[in-house]
Amino acid sequence: MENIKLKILDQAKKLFNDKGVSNVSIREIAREIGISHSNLIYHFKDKNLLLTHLHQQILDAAVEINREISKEENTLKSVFISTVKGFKIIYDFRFFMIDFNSILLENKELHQQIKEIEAFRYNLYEVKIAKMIDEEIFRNEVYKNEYADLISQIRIFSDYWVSSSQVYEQYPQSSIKKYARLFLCHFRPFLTPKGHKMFIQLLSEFEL
Amino acid sequence: MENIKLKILDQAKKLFNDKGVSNVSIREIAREIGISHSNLIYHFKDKNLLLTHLHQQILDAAVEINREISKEENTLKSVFISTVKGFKIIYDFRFFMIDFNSILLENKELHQQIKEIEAFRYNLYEVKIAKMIDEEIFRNEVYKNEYADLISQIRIFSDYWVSSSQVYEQYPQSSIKKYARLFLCHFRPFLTPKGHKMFIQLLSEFEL
DNA sequence: AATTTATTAGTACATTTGGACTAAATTACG
DNA sequence: CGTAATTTAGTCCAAATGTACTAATAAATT
Repeated sequence: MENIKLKILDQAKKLFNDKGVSNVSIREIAREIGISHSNLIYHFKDKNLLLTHLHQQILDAAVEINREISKEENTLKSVFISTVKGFKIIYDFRFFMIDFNSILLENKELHQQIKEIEAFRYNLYEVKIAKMIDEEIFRNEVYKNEYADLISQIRIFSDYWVSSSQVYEQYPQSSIKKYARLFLCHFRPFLTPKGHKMFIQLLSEFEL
Repeated sequence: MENIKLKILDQAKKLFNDKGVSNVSIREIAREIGISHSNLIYHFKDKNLLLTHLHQQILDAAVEINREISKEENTLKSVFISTVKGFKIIYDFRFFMIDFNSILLENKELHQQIKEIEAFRYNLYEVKIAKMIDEEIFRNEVYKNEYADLISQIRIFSDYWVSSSQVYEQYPQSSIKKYARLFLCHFRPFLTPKGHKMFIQLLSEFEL
């Protein structure tokens, strides 16, 4: 991608993070990087297109994480890695989750895409947990659909921790690790003694 | 409060829920109820004031719930009651949680107030859990601050489940119970056998 | 009844925004 | 070198919004 397009996307991201998507106009983005608004429109015809491209950057980063952890044979550790790295990305693009609903309200294709990604993500956790039950890191379900519930719960946490941190934390940036730990602790009650030992080991390894 | 003010607040709530706070103008609210926009401004000088009043309605409803459950001597049941009733209120005022961050970004006093309420809410859960540990409904902590983590986790869930439901559910209204159940299931791994029996009994009692 | 106060509506204005259109400048390339 | 495509900037327009101001009407008070 040409330099100018990246420059526009970077500035858009910065302004969206600072002021919220709806409070930033095409004109303001253009002004900030010193080009005319018609020029910006030439590259991205509207805000939705900017958002679509920025979302693509998020997806690319997510794919890269999945690629990295596919080499990790320790399943629990792979969850730690993807959490820590994923949470950094979410913070970097926090405007996207903070304005999640209004963005999707105005971009139906993106909304559809998000739903598909969610199904994929659900499946990912399902597989990982099944594997870890097999490895006797996680215990078996004590009631039906217990892990289905867990996955639904952590979906909301991972989607909205960054919004919550903006509201309640004085320095949201420095609380990324705090929320990553809080996320991972969702799994803690389901660990076998063996799994719990690994978990504690990983907590200190990742400095959480 | 006079009829006209309530009418304005009701219409504002409806439009905010439907279109998102930032997509609704003072003029549109006035138009919908057939008064002039200057008239609306006479009653509420800007959108922030509308939001402050609507938030007060939420608080009043929350206080009413707390008053009701204070009579309930079964602690776990009181949690069920406040969850089911509270989730209905959140749905009724869903715009508030969906646009939580942008609302608080533009209303510093409200932001401050929300932080204080959060501290109060944290304390409430702390007390309830301590009581239920005492009643041998909840088990003791197996690691330090385990319940502090739990309370932080459920805070995010209860703040953002309605946002998530708007994104992923076809009929958000009919999924209120689903999310109430999902919320309550956060407590499930921490229940004693006795507590678990009560929990299952309450699930069916509340049709969750 | 007279006067004050509360409520409602109308108008005018400056600003912002997205979008269309044109034209100039730069780059690519045959 | 010259031509076409790409990139950039400037201008104009219509719609929407918040805000201020004025005037009219209704309600309350003395």
